[in-house]
Amino acid sequence: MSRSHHLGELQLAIIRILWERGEATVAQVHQALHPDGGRALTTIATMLKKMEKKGVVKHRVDGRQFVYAATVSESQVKRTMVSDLTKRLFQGDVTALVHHLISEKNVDASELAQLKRLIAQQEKRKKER
Amino acid sequence: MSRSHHLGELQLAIIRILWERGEATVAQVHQALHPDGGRALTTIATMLKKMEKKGVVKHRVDGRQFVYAATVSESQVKRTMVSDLTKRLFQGDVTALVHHLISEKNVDASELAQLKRLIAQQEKRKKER
DNA sequence: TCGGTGGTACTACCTGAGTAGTCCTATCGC
DNA sequence: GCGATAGGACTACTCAGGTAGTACCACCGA
Repeated sequence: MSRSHHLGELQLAIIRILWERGEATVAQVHQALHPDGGRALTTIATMLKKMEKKGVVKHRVDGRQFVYAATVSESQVKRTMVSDLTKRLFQGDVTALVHHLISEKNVDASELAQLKRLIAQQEKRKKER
Repeated sequence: MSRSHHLGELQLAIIRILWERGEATVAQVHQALHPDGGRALTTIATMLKKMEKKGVVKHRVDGRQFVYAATVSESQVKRTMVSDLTKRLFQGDVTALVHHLISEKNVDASELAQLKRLIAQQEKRKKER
């Protein structure tokens, strides 16, 4: 189990809303995503249905509407997608990814400092175990 | 220009071979990918053709075979794909990605040390500029 | 009871990745 | 010169993401 939860752009946007709110109806998701009415409501409904079939969301019935909720956690999805990319692009070498990130992208000084703090923290946690 | 070079699993595997060798014929790519003949040769040929249409590879004719070469660099592809994911999953926040990486994945002590070195290096480079 | 309305179900279409069979042709060995 | 063969061209199909029109149904108000 724990399928590779690979989500597309829209699916991610949708599930993010479900994560934020806990649960939401089709209309609420649509509203949150496109207050200006960019996409059709049915598009969201269809997507939600496809996502349910895939097992990343579920719904319960409230009156005549469906209230959707995510069945996978944010960190679960992030973990599988990030590790997917790491595998694809860096043969699973996390260090290589980080190296790429801080050398190719513009990470400013304060961010670097923050990363150092992060690493120090992690080292401590490691030692304590 | 600089299209979003989004490559799938197989496309990535193929272009990786081209990066390694500089250039290669369809047969060579197929051989390198499936010494045991897993995929059909035509699959590789088709893929290469699609990739050429997309602009990530080009070919020259040598006798009666096509010799393919990548037109985009490895770091270019990595950059766009990584930044894509960062945007999708972390709203473009690189620090958040790194944080996720070192806390969710098991990064061992020596890797942490290496990352620290990487950051120090980067800080120095930054200062020198 | 009948029509409007809100909301889901169904269906269909496009695009791109992946997969591969078949066709066509140029060249090589005899 | 001719048939075998290698290798690209063409075509087609499946699957998933994304998009949306239309159908259908339950319920509410007149």
